Amino acid sequence: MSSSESKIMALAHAILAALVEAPCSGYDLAKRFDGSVGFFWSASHQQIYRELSKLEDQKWISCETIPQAGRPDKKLYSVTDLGEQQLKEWIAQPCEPTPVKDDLLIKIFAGHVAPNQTILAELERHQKAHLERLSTYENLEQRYFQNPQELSESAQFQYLTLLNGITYERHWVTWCDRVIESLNQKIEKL
Amino acid sequence: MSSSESKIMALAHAILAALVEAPCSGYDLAKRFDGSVGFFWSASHQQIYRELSKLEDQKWISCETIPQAGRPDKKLYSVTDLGEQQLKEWIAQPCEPTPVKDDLLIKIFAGHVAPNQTILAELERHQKAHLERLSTYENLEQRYFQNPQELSESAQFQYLTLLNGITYERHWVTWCDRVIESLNQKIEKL
DNA sequence: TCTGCCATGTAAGTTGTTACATGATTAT
DNA sequence: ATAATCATGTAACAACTTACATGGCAGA
Repeated sequence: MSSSESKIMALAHAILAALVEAPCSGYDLAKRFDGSVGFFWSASHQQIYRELSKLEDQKWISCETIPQAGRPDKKLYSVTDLGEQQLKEWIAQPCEPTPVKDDLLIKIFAGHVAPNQTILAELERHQKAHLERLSTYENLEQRYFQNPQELSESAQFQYLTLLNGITYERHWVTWCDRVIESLNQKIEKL
Repeated sequence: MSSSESKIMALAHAILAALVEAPCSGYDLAKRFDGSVGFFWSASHQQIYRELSKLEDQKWISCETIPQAGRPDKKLYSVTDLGEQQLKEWIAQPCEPTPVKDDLLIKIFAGHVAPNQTILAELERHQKAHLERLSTYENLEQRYFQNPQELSESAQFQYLTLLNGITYERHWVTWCDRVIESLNQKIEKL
């Protein structure tokens, strides 16, 4: 216990969580972090490859190299017993809610220094982006999670993270509506 | 335009946004990042002091040193014309919604590897934390933003960021309820 | 022919965290 | 006495971003 054991390393654990569900390569992981794993964590492929090397050094994951004709070898990673144990322990440690950090909100806070039209345009862009994500999430819900009670245990937990994504996006869409309305009222008064 | 001009530097702009509203010291800024500025950005005092030095070097802010008896000098920072111009330009550049990163959601995603009671306890802790923040925000709303149309322009924009905090916390509280309910049903079936 | 996908990584820089450091004043 | 508040910072490290780098294969 002398050295650095009690760190956060959320990315490491997000990777473990993904690999426990389904072993795959770094490349595939990067794609999953852009899809369903993206409901709760984001990471670039560079970060993922670096973290995979560390995790393998620590023996939390193991790697099977699959040679492929005419392309780089594919490295298939799986979580070891030690890795699953570490994930379990990490889950049991209390953590704090993630502090908010959002560029758009800085812009709104300082909204009086910029023209209303600039702010409005940016809000509409963001609302559109959130609506698109919301519809992606709702499609996934309809396609894969129609009968929640018939799902496997791990699929039920995944569904709960998808539901979080859905209520999160709805919160943004609703708030954007509210702010756009405010700004339009202000513009009308001029 | 040869060098690094088009970076993100969101912290720098969050500081500018706070100082435009009210000039203050690094120490006071750190407190504000723990309060109202915390609705949209978080930062430690170390980060803030480092960033203030950079911003002063770039002449985006200026500093008036106020000597004090028996304590370190207080440094009162204000945004320069150049700084306000930079803030305005930054606001006009489009930005993307912040990608989600939340430890609790990793834990839920991998929920099947840990005991249900562990997950339940953590969910209840988080729900409590979100409820507390929500009530803090709602108190602020009642105290300072009762008649939104009578507020100054900059206070109106601040109110909109507070509203975001309120709907954000409600989203979490509601989702926690939903997940706790699911887990309780699962436990009952055993 | 050119774009995009498959599949991996390195290097340099920025941002954020944790630990350390100082020292007087005020409230319990 | 002890802890909290005021007020500032440095140093080391961890996390994340951006740019660079390779190279074949498949489809338009």
